Amino acid sequence: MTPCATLSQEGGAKIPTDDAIPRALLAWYRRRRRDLPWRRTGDPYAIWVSEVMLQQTQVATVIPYYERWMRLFPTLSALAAAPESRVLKAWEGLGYYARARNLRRAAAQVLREHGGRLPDTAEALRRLPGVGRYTAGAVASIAFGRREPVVDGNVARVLCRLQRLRGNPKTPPLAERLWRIARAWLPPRRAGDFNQALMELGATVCLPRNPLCPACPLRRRCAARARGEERRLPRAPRRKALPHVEGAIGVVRHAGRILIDRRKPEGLLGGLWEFPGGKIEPSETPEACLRRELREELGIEADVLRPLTVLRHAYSHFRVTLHVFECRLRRGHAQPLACAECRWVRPADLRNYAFPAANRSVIALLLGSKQGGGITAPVATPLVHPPRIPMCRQAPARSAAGRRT
DNA sequence: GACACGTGGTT
DNA sequence: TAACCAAGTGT
Repeated sequence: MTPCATLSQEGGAKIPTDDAIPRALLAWYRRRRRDLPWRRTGDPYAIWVSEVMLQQTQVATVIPYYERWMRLFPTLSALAAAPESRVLKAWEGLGYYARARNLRRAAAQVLREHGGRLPDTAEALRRLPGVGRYTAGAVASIAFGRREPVVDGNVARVLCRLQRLRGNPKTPPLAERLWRIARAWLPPRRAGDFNQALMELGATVCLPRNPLCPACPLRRRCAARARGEERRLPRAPRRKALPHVEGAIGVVRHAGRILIDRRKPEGLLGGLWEFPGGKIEPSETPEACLRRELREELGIEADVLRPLTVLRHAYSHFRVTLHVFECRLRRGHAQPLACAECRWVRPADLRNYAFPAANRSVIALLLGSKQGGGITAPVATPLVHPPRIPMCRQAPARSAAGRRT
């Protein structure tokens, strides 16, 4: 309530502790907070789930997943008891699948070590797999009312602008400073609301490229704005271009069924199902690559019949152009030589397995081009008009006659 | 510190 | 189109 600002010395940097900023922010938040599903509950489990889903993922994307998840796994015990396949199916399409595997593992750990109640301190939460510094602070403050700060991408941007901090907020010196500021500004009570207010401001007003300063409750206290630098802060280093690889995958048919395999439990897309295939080696044709992969991974010989489509997909750290072929089993018995499991399934049963986004566009193509059985809206004819599937940009399909030079 | 780890929206 | 960004964590 002191009208004048004070300064605290922390790590050699002066941090203004004027409580006018927290107060203005909380007042703004009370009026402008969005009505989000996880803000309608006090259930620590539900809040934890929302925080994990929100890691590197936007609110609008998370909402439908969160709603469905809470119906499928309403309690921590329900999640701990669920098979991983079901958990991954519920996560399908959200990305960063280690989040789902860790959430389930952590639920089992809470059952074993904490009698089924989520720990109520940031320090204890931090020991759960998938709970880092941010998530521990978020759950501790929002679900348990603990006086713990959070710094996510939003908070970093807001603080860098308010304080006109140059440099990369992801590198330790500046990151530590941001955590100190976030802690110093924490009000005595309502830390959870304050943290959410900071993030809400970053997500709805203090936008990365085009900040809506006239709508900002802190515009008169923003050092970056005072200098007209709000659009240039914070500064992130240039991201290096993603490597590009080419791959071939096959829809292998036999006796009315299609062959799919489950990826190993860790690493990229761990535990998800996919159409078999792999990376094209230098000087190898896509067709030869696919025959080789089917031999090496599954121990089968197959005929590559025709190209189905070509699609491009961007993962977090590389891009891929995927050549998709229709194939037929020639001989051999499929075995999981380089994967966790393989299975011949009816096309209509593909919907029961968790696939990566790039594979889902292939499924849409398969089921959409047959009448009935489609999971989504009808899809254009393959090879003529590649389907416009929002999950995955389509590259021009090659004609059945041959490839372009 | 650097890199692996998905996907979709925005500009 | 391509880069950037998102309520980050684990190794």
